[in-house]
Amino acid sequence: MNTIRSPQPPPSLTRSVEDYLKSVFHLTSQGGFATTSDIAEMLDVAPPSVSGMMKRLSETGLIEHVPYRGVQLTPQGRRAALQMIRRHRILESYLTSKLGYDWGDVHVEAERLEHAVSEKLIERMADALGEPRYDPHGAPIPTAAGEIEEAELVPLAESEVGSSLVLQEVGDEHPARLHYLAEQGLTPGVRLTVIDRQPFNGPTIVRLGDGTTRVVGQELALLLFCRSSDGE
Amino acid sequence: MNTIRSPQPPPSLTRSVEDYLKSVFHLTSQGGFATTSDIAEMLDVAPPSVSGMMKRLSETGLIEHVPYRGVQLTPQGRRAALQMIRRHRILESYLTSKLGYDWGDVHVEAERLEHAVSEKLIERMADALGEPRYDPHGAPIPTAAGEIEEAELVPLAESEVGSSLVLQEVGDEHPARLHYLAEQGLTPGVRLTVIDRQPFNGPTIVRLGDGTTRVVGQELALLLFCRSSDGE
DNA sequence: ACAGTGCATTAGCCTAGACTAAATTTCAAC
DNA sequence: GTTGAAATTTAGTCTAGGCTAATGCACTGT
Ligand SMILES: [Mn+2]
Ligand SMILES: [Mn+2]
Ligand SMILES: [Mn+2]
Ligand SMILES: [Mn+2]
Repeated sequence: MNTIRSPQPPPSLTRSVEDYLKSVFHLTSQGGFATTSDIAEMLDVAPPSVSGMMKRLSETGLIEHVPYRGVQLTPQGRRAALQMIRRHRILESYLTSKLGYDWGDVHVEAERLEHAVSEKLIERMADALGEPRYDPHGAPIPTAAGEIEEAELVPLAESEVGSSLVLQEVGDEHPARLHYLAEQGLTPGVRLTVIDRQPFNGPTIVRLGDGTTRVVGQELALLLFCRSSDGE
Repeated sequence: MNTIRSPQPPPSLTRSVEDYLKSVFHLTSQGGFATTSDIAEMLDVAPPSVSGMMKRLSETGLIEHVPYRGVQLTPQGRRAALQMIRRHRILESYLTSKLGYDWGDVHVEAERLEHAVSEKLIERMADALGEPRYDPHGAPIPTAAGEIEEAELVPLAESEVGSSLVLQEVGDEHPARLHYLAEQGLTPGVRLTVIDRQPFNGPTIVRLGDGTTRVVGQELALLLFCRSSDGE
């Protein structure tokens, strides 16, 4: 018979699949492959679970798997990943702006909600917020069409002593660290000058826009992604 | 060793379990048992799936199962069910009030979100709304402590001809019906007088507060839950 | 060239939660 | 009381997505 199929109703991805796709996206954002063990660590599952999932995902055409090398997203997988990232970041923005959430608490909430919200709800939230371009941690929000801004950012921990920077984006997964950073005034948009750095993975010392200084240990300085502001 | 266990971290119910508990709650709200086939129909699963789940739920102490008779919620199951119903109804209220959702569309959205939101998010939404007591369909919202208002309502289809009623609550699961009812001005709070009813499951004729009349077919009249307003 | 090591994969098992088909129980009707 | 229909449960199967233990591959160093 070989009946012509009507345009398949989108099979709706599971929560697990959606989180795997996001992980692959993040791990390949600098190009290259995402490895089994990196994905396993990011999602806190055992490596064989990843192998199993990668097999299923490549059968459904969401990723390309090169055995023993790693995986990359197909265009279809990338679209799905960017959609999830848009959901996540719009949710974080909405919770922060409209429901008084602390920026340290939104990530964990968004991590669950992103799998349950409809496209329609996300667009209503985006609309209520005025189509925000960045989430509360400074990460760019993909458009509904699946475009995302790519910036070259350097972690403060790896910045050049003497450079003038703008803090652009902060790693969003650690509530306690975020809480502390906010107290220190280290939030996206702040200007800073790198005064010094201690050796042996020591702290970075910065001067803020208001003239005060901060001593930032390496662990935190690795979470602070900056762009150069020399030309400004 | 027999170590003393600290107060078990709540095992966090699955989406399925949460929906089964809600079904049992609704089916037993008039007392008695929820039957396997009623639950199966309400959740659109096969009866053996229900039997299987009922077994698991009675093992975890959420329901009491009398074989071949049906099930009832334990106090623990009832608490969990009421918590889900609170979440569902707060979500419906929030989507309607704050994000411009049509009252016909909120149910399906809430049906998914109720399993993903945290207690904290629900309470923030409730707070933003001013602790609403009824959802957009007129259903009472349980308190955070697990209290729910119980009213004796009669479906318009079974009301007495000649009586004066207030439309209190409308079945919330059918977007198209809800859309139509809103057009007809048949929304919670409206006063109506039952003028007549045609025989053989025919329509009920009502006069609204503004003097206009409506002819309501039985299928819809079964969704309109009213309380008497004779004394007012 | 080859041994060793570390990562990746396979093999095999488990649970939740669906399903269908078969067996069992209940209950109403005779 | 027996019988038959309807509801319920059991038996057996399936998929998704985890896990551990065992095996296989690839690169590094000699
Ligand atoms: Mn986040
Ligand atoms: Mn997630
Ligand atoms: Mn509802
Ligand atoms: Mn639900």
